[in-house]
Amino acid sequence: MLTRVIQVVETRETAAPATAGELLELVRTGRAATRSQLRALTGLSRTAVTARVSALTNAGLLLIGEELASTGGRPPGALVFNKDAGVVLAVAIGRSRSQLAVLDLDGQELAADSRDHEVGVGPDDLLPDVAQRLTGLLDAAQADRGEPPVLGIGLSLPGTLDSVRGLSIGSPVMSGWDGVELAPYFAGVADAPLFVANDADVLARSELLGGAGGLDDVLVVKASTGLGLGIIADGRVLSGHLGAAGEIGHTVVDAAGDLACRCGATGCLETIAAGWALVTRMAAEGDQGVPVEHVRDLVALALQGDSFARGLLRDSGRELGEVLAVAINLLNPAAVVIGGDMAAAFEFYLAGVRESVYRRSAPLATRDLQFLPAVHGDRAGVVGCGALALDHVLAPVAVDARLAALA
Amino acid sequence: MLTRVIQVVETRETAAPATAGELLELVRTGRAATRSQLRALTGLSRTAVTARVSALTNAGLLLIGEELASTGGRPPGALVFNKDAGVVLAVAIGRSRSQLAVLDLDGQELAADSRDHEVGVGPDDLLPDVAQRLTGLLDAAQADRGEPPVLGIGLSLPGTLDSVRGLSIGSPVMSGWDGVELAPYFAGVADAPLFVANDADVLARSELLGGAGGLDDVLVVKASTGLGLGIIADGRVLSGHLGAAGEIGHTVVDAAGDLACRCGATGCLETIAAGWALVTRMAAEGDQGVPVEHVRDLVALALQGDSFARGLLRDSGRELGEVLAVAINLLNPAAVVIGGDMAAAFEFYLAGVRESVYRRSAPLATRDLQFLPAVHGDRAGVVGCGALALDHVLAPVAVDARLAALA
DNA sequence: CAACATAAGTCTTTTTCGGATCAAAGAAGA
DNA sequence: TCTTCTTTGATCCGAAAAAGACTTATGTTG
Repeated sequence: MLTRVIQVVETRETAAPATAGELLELVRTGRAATRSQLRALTGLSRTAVTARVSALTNAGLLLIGEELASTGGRPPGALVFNKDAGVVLAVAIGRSRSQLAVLDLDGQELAADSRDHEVGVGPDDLLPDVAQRLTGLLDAAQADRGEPPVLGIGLSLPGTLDSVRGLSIGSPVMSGWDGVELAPYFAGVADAPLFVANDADVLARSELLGGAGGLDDVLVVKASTGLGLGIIADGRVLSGHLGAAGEIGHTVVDAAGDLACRCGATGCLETIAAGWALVTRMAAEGDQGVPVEHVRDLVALALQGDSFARGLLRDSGRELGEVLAVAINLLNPAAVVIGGDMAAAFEFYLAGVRESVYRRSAPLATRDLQFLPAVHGDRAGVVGCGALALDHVLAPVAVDARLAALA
Repeated sequence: MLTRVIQVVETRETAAPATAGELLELVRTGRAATRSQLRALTGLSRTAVTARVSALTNAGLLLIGEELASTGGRPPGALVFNKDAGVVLAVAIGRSRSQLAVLDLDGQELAADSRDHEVGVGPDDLLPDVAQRLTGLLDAAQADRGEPPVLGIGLSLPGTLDSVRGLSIGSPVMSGWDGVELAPYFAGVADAPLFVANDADVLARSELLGGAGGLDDVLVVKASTGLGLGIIADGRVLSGHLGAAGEIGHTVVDAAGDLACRCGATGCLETIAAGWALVTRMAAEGDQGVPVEHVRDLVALALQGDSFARGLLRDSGRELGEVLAVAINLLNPAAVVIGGDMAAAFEFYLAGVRESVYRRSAPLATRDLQFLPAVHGDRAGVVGCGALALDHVLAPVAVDARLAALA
């Protein structure tokens, strides 16, 4: 008799044969580049693989590229994902800026646009304009590439969103947006599904395409005007019961005393660590000669050597680290990624974060823990929105549905 | 043109046809009780459903029960999961106690055994005895039910475990256990796979079978001699990068000052909120006439009206709540379940937890938030270990593999 | 009691799959 | 250089599986 530990290294979650959509995913993620590799990975017969690959090539999603190097016999024809089989639209809406982009199916920007708007603008004032700009970008991007269809639209907003109904349900920063259905505004742009997510979640998704690519458990900090956290656990972006997961900015911390927060409460972490709070302190206590209106100004000063600005960033990192340490003990991530405007001064900010995290976290939770800067910088919003849409429209189920509709 | 929000209400994750294992899951979880319901849920043809159901009945996993009430035509034959098609073994090892059980496939105890052991006993001293007791329990349970096969063994330990290799990798409480492969000890008991998990994770799994059954996002607190947390997010138990998720007991908190913790560090949450710390304080400051050696003694005193004990429990809840508040903001659970020995004094403990949580958490994260007592009490360990094994051996993949092996 | 509705077994047709066979294209060795 | 071997990919065919039609069983409803 032998008792064994089951090695849960199944490549597939189910015993059912792999579908065409799953094969596309294997090619798309680089795990397979030839039909034979697909056979080996899925256990499907050559006939079955051929049939599915044909369906995918007929639909234009897969291309047979040039021959690869032989491994001792006839060289295989390369399977390449056709990143031009469609496009997705990305709409990253911030407090004072909206960034738009048209992306190919690899997540590469084909056209992009960014525009500042006044703080507090409502959806009825902003979104028609956004839709119009989006149509313009789309026309420009489609013109010289054979009009690839729009497969999906990804949109991000600060605050808590209901991803099923496609609306904001609690955003202290975007007044007038709560409860407003967003999909109708994009009806004229394209006949494509709209996917919405929180700005921090979207940042996390952009990092899954970037620095934290291979990791399954990651915390992605968005340290900008506000503070947010995107949580990747077991390779999935967590949203929580009401979609409010990652809302660490409004945790009450002792160090904040009874400082008033922009959310209406007092003592929130944001009052001492968020970008808006640092800007306020800088304006009150810093060098009065230099106007600081946005965290980006403060970060620029820090990079130029302003020691007060550097101190503020380090303090902010330290305060965030106090809360982050709990998150690290709780979730045991493989990496913490720092993004948002403050990440431009990564070293200064991280120094503060590290201080608190290593002091407060359990040794095992910080063993192997990496701290990484976000890789997409200013473009993280649109890249993440694109990733959000791509994750949905290129998911095996969606691809299979697409093939079924074609036939 | 119409832009729509995709309603992600897919019953299935894939477009591939449902396998027999998936059908069994639908029956087992009560979502289907007749072949027609399986047809409706899966989209499979009647022939396909019949074939899979036959395979399951032939394997003994499914039974055709008596006829159900007609819905206007011929009454359907009920499909019932055969909970006696096998058994699983549960081994919950604690610091000072090991609980064993034989469970049917519904998670019902058929035989159980609990024995105290000295603190600090090593695996070589404890496990052979455990294996022997387990064999005895198994013989007794199998005798009068036609010798159902052992499908799996679930084992829990305090600390951090490597579930792939099946060993402890960091348990300050169980010295001598780290790095010791556990499966070999059970080779003589049954030819079945061993699944290992942390005691808090196992508690969380037991609650998924109980009070938190329908919920997808739950925090399960284990407040006993030590402090632990099991995290259920999107219906899955999170374990983190190294398996250390939920280790909140050794978060450094200011209120703990530089009190020495049993883990070797200072200032851990456990030093002011764990059962062992309360017992120490009770012994030093409480009524000297009553010997308090274990949290259970302290809880018993609280329930009898001892105000010092009640105060300690409430204080402990308050301290835990400080950290729990961050966890709640972070993960936005639908419910927090309180388990472990202290949960026997649920009301006193919860009062403290509530105080901190409501003071520190963001309003949206605590909207709808329920606090529930763990339902399995003293039996949570073995129930959870059983659930751990059942989750694996009754998973669709495993069932499909079983059917394939049979044929 | 007849008409109808639902369930489930049986049979036939269609689809899909896997293996065999064969052709293509290069590598390895004589 | 030529032959043999290996790998890839296309085609064909038989086996298996699934879907649909038909039939039988057993209730409810009027």
